[in-house]
Amino acid sequence: MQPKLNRLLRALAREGLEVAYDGRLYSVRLHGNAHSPPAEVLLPPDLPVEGKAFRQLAHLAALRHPAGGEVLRVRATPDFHPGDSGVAIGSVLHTRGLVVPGAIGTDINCGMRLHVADLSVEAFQAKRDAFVERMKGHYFFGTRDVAMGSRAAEALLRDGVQGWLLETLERPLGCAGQADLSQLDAEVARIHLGGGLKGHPSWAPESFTREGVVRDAGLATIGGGNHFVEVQRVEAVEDRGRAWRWGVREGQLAFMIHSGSRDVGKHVGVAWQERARKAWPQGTPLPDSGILPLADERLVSEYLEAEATAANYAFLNRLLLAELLRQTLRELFGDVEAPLVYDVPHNLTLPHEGGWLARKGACPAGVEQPVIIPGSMGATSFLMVGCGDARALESASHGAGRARSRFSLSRGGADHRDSALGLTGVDCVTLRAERRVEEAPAAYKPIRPVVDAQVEAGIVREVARLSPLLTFKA
DNA sequence: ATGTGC
Repeated sequence: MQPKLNRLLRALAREGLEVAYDGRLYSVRLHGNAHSPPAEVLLPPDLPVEGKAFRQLAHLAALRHPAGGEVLRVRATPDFHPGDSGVAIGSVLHTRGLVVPGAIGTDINCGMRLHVADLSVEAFQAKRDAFVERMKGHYFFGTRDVAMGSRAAEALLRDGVQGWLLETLERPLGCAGQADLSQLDAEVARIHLGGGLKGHPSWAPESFTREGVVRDAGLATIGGGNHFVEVQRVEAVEDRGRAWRWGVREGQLAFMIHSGSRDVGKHVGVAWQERARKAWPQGTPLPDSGILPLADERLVSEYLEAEATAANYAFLNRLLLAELLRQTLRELFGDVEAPLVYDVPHNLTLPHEGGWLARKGACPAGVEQPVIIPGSMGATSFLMVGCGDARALESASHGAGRARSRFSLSRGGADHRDSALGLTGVDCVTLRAERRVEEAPAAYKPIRPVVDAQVEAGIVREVARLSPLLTFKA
């Protein structure tokens, strides 16, 4: 056990948390909750963890609904940290007969997308400024008011990327030039779940379901917080065979996209956390953890359909962010290919062993599945492959995890010099100067120990490392 | 997380 962590865990034990360490994993459980499973977490050495995150984890495992259903297991990723719906980010929740809207929250189908291109760093940097100007136009000023047919919008919300493709006869919104729809179609196989779940337009904001043309779809926008679009270099390849099969080679340029379902996810997430509160049985006190499950069979399936609707939107949002980038590359560099490596959600509820698995900021890591773990700004990102570790609930971390809050950096008397924030040498393009500070390297924990711990535990293996060249932040 | 909201 680590001394600092040891002190924290002793303090938690005094306030009623049962804490154990089996030489590999830490586990926590609310005192007197022997009926519920302990929540397990893998922690790298010397990584700061907040007590609040442990408390949230223990409460999640202790969750019950008077009408039935059960929590089968709770596991947290090594980068877990407190979340504001009462569920820690990095929580993986396996349930049967109940689901928890707050275990996903509002950032539904937040996820990662990775492309590679056979273009040298030198060739790219020679046209860096022109590239930045065009991408700023697309990402920061471009696509918000671009119209989308309501048939395409409905097909998207119902069936995801595949449905949208069938209804998209012309070029996708806002994209300069023609998109290669047959290429997009072929790439659907490299999107987790084929880029579509069974959704329904009625769960989307009303502006989407109105007859006629959707003028304000908000697609192809990065979003805030830790979301970004980054140009990278494939720095090192560890697993040559697998990298080759995935089209990844050392020295290539890479494009990594971290974004989600924007306003649609917020719309669904807020509505369903409220609905769970209203559906809580009368006469039973609301749990003070603030974590509210749904147990009614019909409400469960309605929630999952609503979540799927937002998820479908997020899949297309990432696809279009990539498409704008790919088309800008073609404009500047000629006929350069930038094939999709993989697109994977890390904030989604999916079926699992006859129940449900809610990953809140955790990347699926089933056997042979591509796992994309982004570093924070300025840091290395990782392309990994899942090992299907059952004890980890087939899940890996989705980043390094926040070390300091946005507030503590934006105010709180922080040292705002680039050197103190770790921003020296970081090329970050943003319209809001405060983003650079809030998301600066100093705001995050180091990624390497988080990745190493998961490799040692047999959760993932390294395929390639990617180093940042240029980051876009909204 | 949220074309954040104070």
